[in-house]
Amino acid sequence: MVDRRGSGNDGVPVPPWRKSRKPAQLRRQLSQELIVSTGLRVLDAEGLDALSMRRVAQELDTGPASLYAHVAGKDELLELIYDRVLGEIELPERDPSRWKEQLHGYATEVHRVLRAHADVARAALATIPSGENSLRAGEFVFGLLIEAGMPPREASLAMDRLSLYVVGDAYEGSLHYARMRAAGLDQRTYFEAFVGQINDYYRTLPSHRFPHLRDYADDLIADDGEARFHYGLALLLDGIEARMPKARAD
Amino acid sequence: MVDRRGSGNDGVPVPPWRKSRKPAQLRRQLSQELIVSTGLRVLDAEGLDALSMRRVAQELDTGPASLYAHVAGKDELLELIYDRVLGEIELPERDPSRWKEQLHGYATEVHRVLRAHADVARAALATIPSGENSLRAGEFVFGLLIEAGMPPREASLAMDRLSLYVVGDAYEGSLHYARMRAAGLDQRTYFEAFVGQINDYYRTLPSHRFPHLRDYADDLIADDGEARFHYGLALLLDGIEARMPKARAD
DNA sequence: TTGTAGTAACGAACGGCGTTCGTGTCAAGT
DNA sequence: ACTTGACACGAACGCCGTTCGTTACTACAA
Repeated sequence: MVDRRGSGNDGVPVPPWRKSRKPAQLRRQLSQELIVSTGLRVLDAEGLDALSMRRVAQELDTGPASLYAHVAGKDELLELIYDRVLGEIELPERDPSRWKEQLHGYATEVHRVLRAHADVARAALATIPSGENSLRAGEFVFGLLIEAGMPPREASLAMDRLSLYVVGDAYEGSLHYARMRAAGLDQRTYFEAFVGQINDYYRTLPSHRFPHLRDYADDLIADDGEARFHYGLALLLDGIEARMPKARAD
Repeated sequence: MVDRRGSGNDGVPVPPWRKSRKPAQLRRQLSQELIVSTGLRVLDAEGLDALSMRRVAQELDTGPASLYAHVAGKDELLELIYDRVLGEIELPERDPSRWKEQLHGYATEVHRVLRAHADVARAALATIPSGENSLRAGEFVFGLLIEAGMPPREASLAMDRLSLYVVGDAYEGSLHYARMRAAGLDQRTYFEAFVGQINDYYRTLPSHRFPHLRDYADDLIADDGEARFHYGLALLLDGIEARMPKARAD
């Protein structure tokens, strides 16, 4: 079913001049599926800055215009990639009695997945969940809070803030990652150079104006991204817990 | 007019990673000062997407190449604009006994200023404070936490998370603002269209898979950006308070 | 079998972008 | 008056997202 040229097998042979007129090429069969997964591949391999319509098209041996039949534009492509990445998270069975533990696990998992895929987080900000996997995640968090006894309106606030925090932190991380990549350094070298510079710089601050920043420079750079993320997450979850109606033992 | 740059060398030392120097005079009228304020003007008037080196140069009746004598590149320009915007915040006298109230006021103030200047928030993420005003703000928050009795290492975590939250929220807001602008709508129309669409969409979700999102769609969209910001801020501050060593009355 | 309508693929181009290079220009130092 | 060298700047490089108009193919009607 691939013989696109001579349908009549017993007919005349294909005239050579027709063949040479156009270099016989079979059309590629593009699809949204293919475009999204190619985009994700580029994103993982080279970062968001390298993800362009042209780059994806090139990867598929075609021109950028060909993509627009399957994808509305770069923004939509990013959203599709984001939802696909969210598909990688695994959600446990909801257990409202362990809501805090489960939310902690969920946030950590989303954070992990976002970090694993370079800077897909940028696509997540200001995007209301509308894809299959985003909705699944939303239902998980929201349902958990409600079943744990939180009033719906407050539960939606809590969900919103929690996801802003996770995505925001991942995004910030991805910005650092992009700089690291741009400088051509590996993670360790970049981190040390970066942190070292900050430390040195803060130590040169005039101590009459910035005594605390200066004197505690070491503490300012003591914790890495992972520790910072978990500290902030704990702050938020504790805050939510303090607002959660107490469970009655009856 | 507060001169934050020239005259008094009481200012902060130049961070070593800044590549641009040239403390020089200008032949015609170009200067870093002028470039930064022109950039801010463009940013306010037309948004971050419209802020390009070319656009700023055009505003100054010159070519883009002329800017590079005073500014290392677009990134540095953004950082300089960001620091200038931070100069608009007013800080009270520190009073550790009212640390929570003062932090709340500070965060609200920064948020307000960031929102007032369209999307300068994007420049703030992943930028370690190195400008005059960023440092002033950092010293305020950090000093407040330390004077209130928090251990330095934890205080730096808290400061970091707090500023990530404020900037992250402002950034998300600016993304919405950019879309609104792109769609050519005013704030009210955009908001209603946006919110209405979400509500409608969530109501069409299959209730056996997304019961909570579907049934409480109204609650999901009930609060606006301001309310969401303050809810999250309260969560963080409560979390910090729970970790603050109790003041001893002795 | 032939004709035809629809659509995916795509080459080319438009109007942007950040940045660099080489050259012009002119104020200040000698 | 001459030299110097920092600044200004036109031009260009190599990207970008997106659109236009044309081809090449498929599916289906006659």
